[in-house]
Amino acid sequence: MSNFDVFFDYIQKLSGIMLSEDDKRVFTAHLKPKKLRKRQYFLQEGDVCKYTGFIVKGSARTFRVDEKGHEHILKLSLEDWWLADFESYYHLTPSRYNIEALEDLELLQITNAQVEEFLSPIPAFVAMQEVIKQNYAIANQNRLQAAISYTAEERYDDLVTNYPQFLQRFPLNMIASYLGLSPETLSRIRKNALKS
Amino acid sequence: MSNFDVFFDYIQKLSGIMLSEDDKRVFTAHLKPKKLRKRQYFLQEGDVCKYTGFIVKGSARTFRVDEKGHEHILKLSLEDWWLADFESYYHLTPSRYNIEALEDLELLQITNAQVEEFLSPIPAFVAMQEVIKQNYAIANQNRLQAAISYTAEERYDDLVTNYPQFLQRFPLNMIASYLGLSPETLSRIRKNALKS
DNA sequence: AGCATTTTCTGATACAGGTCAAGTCCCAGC
DNA sequence: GCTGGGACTTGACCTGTATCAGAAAATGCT
Repeated sequence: MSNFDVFFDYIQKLSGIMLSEDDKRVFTAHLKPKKLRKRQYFLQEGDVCKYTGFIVKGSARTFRVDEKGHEHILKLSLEDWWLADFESYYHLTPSRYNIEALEDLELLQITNAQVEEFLSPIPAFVAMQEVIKQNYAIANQNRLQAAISYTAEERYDDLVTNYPQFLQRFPLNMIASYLGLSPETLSRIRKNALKS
Repeated sequence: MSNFDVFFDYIQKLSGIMLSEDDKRVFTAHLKPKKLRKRQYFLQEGDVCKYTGFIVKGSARTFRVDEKGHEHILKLSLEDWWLADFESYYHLTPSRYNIEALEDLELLQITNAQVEEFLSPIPAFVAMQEVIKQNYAIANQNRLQAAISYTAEERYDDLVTNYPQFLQRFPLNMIASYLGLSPETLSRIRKNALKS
């Protein structure tokens, strides 16, 4: 199955709308396949995030570097997600984040201008965007709630329940940063979890 | 200025699209004015959030009660915001949150079904929804980032900078809960801030 | 005005999680 | 097959924030 077929499947499933051959041709014409090797950057701090990229294969992390030089991972992304700093993408402001490939990445990427011009007439695409924004807002709300009111252990349990794939695909120090913990604390939580 | 005029102003400003007299009639017909006294609930845990309410006047808090009976405020809302648990509203699932009026509230409320049927044909409304979802997702992302990587003091400074109105309108124990802090810690942070 | 309630502040103490340092394991590259 | 570096763990210690208790100040109610 080609990269575009993966995408067509995804959008049809998410929007509940089938794509015509014409629709598919529009996508094929404007979504630009792009490969990134592990450790390459999709976005660097200070740059404007001009593209969103649909992840066909691979994984990435979105992180910020604080004044003390410590990295904080805001987002971990896998197949079937869109890669971007949406604040920078929609507002065209310089991003505070870096987005780095953690495994070799295959993307289909596009600019917001192209989306407006070519993709917005496609109902399935508009519906997909709706669903994505909704889900993203809800997911962030849930993580926020966890961050302000759960203990470190509860947050980890949550991750195990809701995103078990993360443990397969990402090293523990990345998971720790994603949860807002030091790697040492996560290591201890996991040791305790084994006992019970 | 009537409650509807406040709303018309808001939607025209946010969407960048003027409303026709016909559009206005549609809103007037379907947005239901509703008043809540201080301490009344807009939504209770376990119920489905059937309505979104546009806040014309007043304020509210969205909070969760944990197993130990402690309250955690996820959201503080003022004029010109929409009141709802969007997860429950869009998915029609029972909410984990309570929404309570902190001051007497004047709302214009509507169900999702009515939105789909009557408001979705109005371009300004669709554009407004877009902007709101985007802003909400971005705001949550920023708060999330602050929660996992900032100290208590940095989070408070952030609030002072970005939402100074909150300090005028909400008591400090609510602000503390919103920041994920105990009231005592917030009190100490404020005391320290005075010195420097 | 006077009383009750809520909000805010202060001090003492406890604990979750961070930091630093060292050690083990494991895999990638020569 | 060796080796160097990253990933993960463990232990000792430290710090920020929570918790508990009580006092003071502000607010609301009759």
